[in-house]
Amino acid sequence: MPYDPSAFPPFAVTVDLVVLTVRRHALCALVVRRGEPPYQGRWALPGGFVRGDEDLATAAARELAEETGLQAHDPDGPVVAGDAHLEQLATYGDPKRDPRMRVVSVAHLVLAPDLPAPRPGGDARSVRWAPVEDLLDQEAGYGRDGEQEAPLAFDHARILADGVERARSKIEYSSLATAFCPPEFTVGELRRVYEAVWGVALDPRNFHRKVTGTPGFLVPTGGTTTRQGGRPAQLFRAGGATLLNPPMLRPEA
Amino acid sequence: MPYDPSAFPPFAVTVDLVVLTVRRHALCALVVRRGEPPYQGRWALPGGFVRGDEDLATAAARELAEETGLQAHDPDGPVVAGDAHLEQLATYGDPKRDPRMRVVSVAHLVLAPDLPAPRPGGDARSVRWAPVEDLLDQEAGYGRDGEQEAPLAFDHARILADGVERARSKIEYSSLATAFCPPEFTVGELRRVYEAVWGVALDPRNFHRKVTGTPGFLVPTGGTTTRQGGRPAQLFRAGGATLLNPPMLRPEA
DNA sequence: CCTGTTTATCGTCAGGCAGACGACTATGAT
DNA sequence: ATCATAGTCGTCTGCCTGACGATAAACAGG
Repeated sequence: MPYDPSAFPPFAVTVDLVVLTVRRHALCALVVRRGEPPYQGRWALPGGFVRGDEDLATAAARELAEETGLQAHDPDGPVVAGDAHLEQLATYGDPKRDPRMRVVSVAHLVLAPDLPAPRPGGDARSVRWAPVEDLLDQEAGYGRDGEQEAPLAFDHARILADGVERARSKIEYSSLATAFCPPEFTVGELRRVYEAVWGVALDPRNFHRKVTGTPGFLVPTGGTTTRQGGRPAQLFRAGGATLLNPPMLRPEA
Repeated sequence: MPYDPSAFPPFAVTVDLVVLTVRRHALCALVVRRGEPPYQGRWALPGGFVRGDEDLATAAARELAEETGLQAHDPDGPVVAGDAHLEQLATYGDPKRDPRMRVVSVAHLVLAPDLPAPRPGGDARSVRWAPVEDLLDQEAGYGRDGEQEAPLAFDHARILADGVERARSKIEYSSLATAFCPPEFTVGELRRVYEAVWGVALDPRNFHRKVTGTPGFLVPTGGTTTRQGGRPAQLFRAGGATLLNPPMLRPEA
């Protein structure tokens, strides 16, 4: 098997980002408006080319920083409270997925706390958070500003769906839901993350028992807050545990 | 962001295969001996270049057939008993992972029933099943034929480790363990699959209760067999269920 | 100040599932 | 016949979960 450059076809390699957060009780994804063909004017996932000397995770983190200013963990690096979680999602390489050329895209999944507002990155494309429900609903009607929602560009609806499903299943058996929370958070805020990501209502009492009873999941900071109204709630930080055992199963039905 | 070909670096894209099976109570992976530098003479995962007009999964299935003659499911296609399961694992793109050029490899995971014997593929490289324990053990001593085991070529030890971990966790909450079994199998054979993949001993009685009590996991064929010795055991086929709820948690410790 | 609303937190109870393990069954080997 | 091997059915106990009652601590409005 000679590695003669003429023996294999050249590919372009990109990273695409599924950046998820929870805003106003809804799971939202970051999308950018395309400024040029193909799919001009349509929404797409942020992303870009991998540079010649750059690792895939590095490229994803760079694109993330360029688009949002977010710092991401290196996937194998230390977990820093408040930083975004980044992991590789999957790779999409259908020969026809980009009409112009053969592009293989390594999608990455980012889970971020609610951000003040996405600041457009280096270039002037518009950027916004959109509820994933709207983005994935084919029939979907109209956006908040009355504008018709067209499906995402390229195969990005599929990529987004895969990312959402990964997030939904991963918070079951890991402590990743805390990546959607600010550095300090209450049990109720964490519960609202689960409710938004899964789209279900959870019993506050059973949820409280479960998460506070799982060793290493939450560590109390000692402080309290009333930012959610009602009785003051204890503040917690994410504990060291990454795997929940037993897992936090989502209700069936 | 112009898609001018000079604006991005060209990559070679390959697929690498982590092909796992259970032989003689041990989880084994398919490895091929490299016939040329770099890593000449070392064992490596099977794989090859993705063709210019070929999807990633198609390329993986083609390489699998070339190396082993195995038919694999299309990842989204129907499940056929006895065929191998194929799914995308992860993508590896460290700039230095191949000393010759920039290669991005999309690794795939294949779970196959025990095969008669690997028949070398189109080319004359030697192919064999090796216990993953031997392949991953850095310290590892000597192979069956007294030959010193060197680490796998490239970053294949890492890829193999990721594939094994995926298989270990995936049989917990899916019915994928049946992919390691022949079309018809007994509860005991399925249990030995779990024991080999997890490297633990399971209680035959509790295991039997669990798997026969999970709806859709196993369907009895009516036949029995004594190929394992002892009392005749009922034969089953894999049922339609793909997700096990509740999951089959592996013992901790 | 009192009352209603909201959110947090603790407790109770019944059902289900899993681990530990006893008992019995049906084959082949000696 | 006896043993060894594997399979299958039960029992019991403890843990976890879902359903839900009750109390606590804040705020808003009269």
